[in-house]
Amino acid sequence: MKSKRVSITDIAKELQISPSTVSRALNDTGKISEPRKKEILDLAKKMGYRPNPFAKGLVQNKTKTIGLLIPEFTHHFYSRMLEGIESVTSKAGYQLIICTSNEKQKQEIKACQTFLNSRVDGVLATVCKKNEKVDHLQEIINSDIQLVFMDRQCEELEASHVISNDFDGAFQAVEYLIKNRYKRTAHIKGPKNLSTTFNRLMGYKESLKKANLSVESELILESDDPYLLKENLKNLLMEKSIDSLFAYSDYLAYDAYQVAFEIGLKIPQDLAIIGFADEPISQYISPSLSTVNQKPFEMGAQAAQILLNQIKNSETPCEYISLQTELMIRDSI
Amino acid sequence: MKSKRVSITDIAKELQISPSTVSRALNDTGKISEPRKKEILDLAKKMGYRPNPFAKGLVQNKTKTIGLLIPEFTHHFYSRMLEGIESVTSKAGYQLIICTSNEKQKQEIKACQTFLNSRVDGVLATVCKKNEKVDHLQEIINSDIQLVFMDRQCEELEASHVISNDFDGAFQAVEYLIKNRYKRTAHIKGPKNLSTTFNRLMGYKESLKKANLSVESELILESDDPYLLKENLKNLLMEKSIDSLFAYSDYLAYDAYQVAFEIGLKIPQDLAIIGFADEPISQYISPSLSTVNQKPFEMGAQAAQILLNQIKNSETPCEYISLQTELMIRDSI
DNA sequence: GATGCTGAGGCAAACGTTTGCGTGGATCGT
DNA sequence: ACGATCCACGCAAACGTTTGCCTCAGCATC
Repeated sequence: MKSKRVSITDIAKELQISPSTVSRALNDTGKISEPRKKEILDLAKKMGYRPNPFAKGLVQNKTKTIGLLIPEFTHHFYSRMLEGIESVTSKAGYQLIICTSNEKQKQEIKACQTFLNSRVDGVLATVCKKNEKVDHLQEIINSDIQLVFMDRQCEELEASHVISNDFDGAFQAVEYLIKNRYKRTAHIKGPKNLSTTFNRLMGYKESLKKANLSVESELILESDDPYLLKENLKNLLMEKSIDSLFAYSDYLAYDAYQVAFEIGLKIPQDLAIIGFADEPISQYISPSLSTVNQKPFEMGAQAAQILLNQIKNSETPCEYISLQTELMIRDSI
Repeated sequence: MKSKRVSITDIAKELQISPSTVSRALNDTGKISEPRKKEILDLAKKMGYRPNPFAKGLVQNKTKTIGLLIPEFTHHFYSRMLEGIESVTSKAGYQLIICTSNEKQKQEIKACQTFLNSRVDGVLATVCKKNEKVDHLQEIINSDIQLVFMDRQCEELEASHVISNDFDGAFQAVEYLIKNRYKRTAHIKGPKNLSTTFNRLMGYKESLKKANLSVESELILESDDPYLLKENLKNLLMEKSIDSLFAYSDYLAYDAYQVAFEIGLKIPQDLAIIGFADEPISQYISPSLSTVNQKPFEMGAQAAQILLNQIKNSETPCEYISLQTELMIRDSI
């Protein structure tokens, strides 16, 4: 079976016709009679012809590949997003080139180089936490490669994005706490520099304001240093000055669980907690964690669809999509 | 910035030399003087030259891409494996083309077509549960594409694999139960047709035999129908005929948790449980689940490395690697 | 019957690289 | 000083496809 690859010219020779005719038949690009076409297609199938993507790419300068840049894959949110992306791109005959940044800018820059080198038609990206510069992403745009951001937006750059409505998700979560007569709600912030961090914080603040509650800066905790976070949280809890907590992520909520258990508090009696992202773990831990579901599959699928549209027609204007979230109430409140 | 792509001939013209010399300089493939080389490299950098992968692929017939076939990504095991793979391939300058089968043979076949069409240099695959035929994988091999299996082996085909030592992992888990004086241990089997299912079952059986305990078929439960599984398990537990359980996977162990809680049993007092895979959830659920860690990162990394070796030299003999597992003892025993 | 039109298909260039072979000049050994 | 060797580089073919232009036969029109 180690037969040589069969090319368009092989078919042409076999049929005593020119390669151009074969090409036209295979691509169904007019200028060919029906019987001829059928004859060619049949033989091509019989000979097991597969188009050579290099030759095609060389002349057409289209790669039918999309670069995917993701911080990491072990969070359910991202792996589910990947599945959404893949469901769209595979149907459209596009391939994915995957690079992970591990939340490091250096790796993100390298990924962008990879995308440029492999001449991808477009890029789907979730930028990493620690981006100070965005030159590498700007270069993607400058090279006429379509770019769509997911989950985290990047205001410095003019590109489409599909994100969660973080503000509203946070707003609803805190509103729910207030409605259930919790009096003082703390917030654990996310990583600096992320749009998601900012928006969820704003949602928290606005929700308090709407209920005529004051926003107290000592109830807003930084999370960049995990040790410091736990210390600060422990102090707040020991003073019994809070009765509820809205965390930037489920993982930060798990940290809060640990601290609460350590000092003998019960969830939700002594402390109600709501997280963000709806990791599958959250259903299994005890008590199960209330959280905000973000629809990562839809996020990936929509971002991919927008990217494909932009690739098809580069004049397509940018789209800015904000997906509604869903509050999942479980046992932690 | 919408400048045209700069090619090797552009550089050659600029320097009044031939394209071949430029090519040799860029690839550092001998036959070139040092000053010339430096001159060319400098100009190439200055002009922002990027090699055209199509032209290169066309003449060399190497794609520097690897196809990755995975059942799904939302299990931590697979996403972690992906990270292991990516860590190796990205260093070697290879790109990944990712396809998911969603455990469906139809999608797996489609993925193989994709791999053949895009002329990948090699394929890393974890086959899906429901493979009755392996023709599509055989075709990969027939087309001279290197193939390495991960996690699940495929005995019908002659190809390298990197798997867990499922037998030993299961053996140790059950041995641990026996040593801790549990008398009757049930086993929940995995999906039919998988090598992992068979090997873990064998490990369970051998461990019992070694301890001079009898293997009772009514203690071995099928898991293909989740409802039936729960019913059967409930019956076993109500009769109090078992005091411990070794499950094919963590997820099946979680099912056992549910059933046990439903009928008011306590873990581990009334029922000790050990799972398999060490999903991160298992640390967080309560009581935390003892399980068998499989080192998915290493599995991916090693499989990728073997594949790269085989691509480099297609005469490399097949390798069969079985990674040692690690028993993680937590609170469920 | 000369002219124009149309549809089917061929010709050849082009895409950007690599690479075997050839060549001229320099260097070496004797 | 002369042939052998070697080095640095050029030439041109090759990889498989697409595509603009050309050709030619058949047909309709006047």
